[in-house]
Amino acid sequence: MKKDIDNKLQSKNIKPTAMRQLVLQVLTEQNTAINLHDLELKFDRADKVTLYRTLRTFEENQLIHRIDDGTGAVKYALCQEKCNCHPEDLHVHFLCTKCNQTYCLNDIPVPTINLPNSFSLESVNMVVKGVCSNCKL
Amino acid sequence: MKKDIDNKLQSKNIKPTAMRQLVLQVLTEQNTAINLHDLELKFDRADKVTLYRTLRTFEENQLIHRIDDGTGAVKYALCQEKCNCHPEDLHVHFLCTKCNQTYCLNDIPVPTINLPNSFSLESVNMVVKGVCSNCKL
DNA sequence: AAAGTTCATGCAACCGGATTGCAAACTTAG
DNA sequence: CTAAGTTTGCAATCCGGTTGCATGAACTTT
Ligand SMILES: [Mn+2]
Ligand SMILES: [Mn+2]
Ligand SMILES: [Zn+2]
Ligand SMILES: [Zn+2]
Repeated sequence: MKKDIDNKLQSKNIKPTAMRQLVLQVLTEQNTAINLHDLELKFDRADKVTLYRTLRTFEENQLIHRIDDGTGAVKYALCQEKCNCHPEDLHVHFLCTKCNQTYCLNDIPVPTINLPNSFSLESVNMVVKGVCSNCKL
Repeated sequence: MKKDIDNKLQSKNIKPTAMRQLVLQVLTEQNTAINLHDLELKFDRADKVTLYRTLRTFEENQLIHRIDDGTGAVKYALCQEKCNCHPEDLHVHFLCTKCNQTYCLNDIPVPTINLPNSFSLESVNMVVKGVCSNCKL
């Protein structure tokens, strides 16, 4: 619903322009992460740079998080409600090698690692590759 | 030692050309992963494409493994003796946010993940970011 | 040894994703 | 309304990775 979209933007201190509403709409309907190119395809006529900057704004304001799954193009997905993109909020991502879709495994937290002495931890990127349930059929 | 280099190449079925000897030399002396650009800088006069293809050959023959640490350029490091680049051989990598060096944490295996039902696992990429012991001083 | 085959190298060009510069359009405050 | 700030669109650029092609070295066959 339109109001929800606007509220979400407002709550993250993002001015709800037309473009941003549309992009957030798409991201909300999406259940896998999406990259800039594929986002562009969701619109008949939209400037890639504007989409790029929209995503950047969303990311800066922690509405979405970036996922580098090694496919070459960075993907984005909505953050969870409570997420602050801190190390403890991090979850595992899954890249399907058949359909190339990337899933947020929101309820699988990144396992803790015992780093060697005098290495300190800031964040973790964990991407699991395999075949997703859709492609398993 | 020169002989060791050649033997290593031979053992992986890689013809020991001059270039390959030199590159393997550099990789052996290195204790962090290196990307194509930095490898190029290690030589006064070397063609980037040749280095690129040398790395590719090394990777194909499992002499080295690629590390995508999210810095934009793929890094490479020597494989362990017994490594066959199978899922069970995978280890964690560490990227220092200060010096940008990437370390192979060879004795930290990638933790096992309980994937959702009907997702199958092929491989895992786990990169930990933080500050390395060198930069901690 | 000459000719033929295979593989490695060097150079130029291309590709695709990410990013920047800049001016026009729009929004908001006074 | 006007001025200042923000967002948008278009063109251009950057940068890592990759390919095509011609030359050169090494190895085989006759
Ligand atoms: Mn996610
Ligand atoms: Mn490694
Ligand atoms: Zn799939
Ligand atoms: Zn460091």
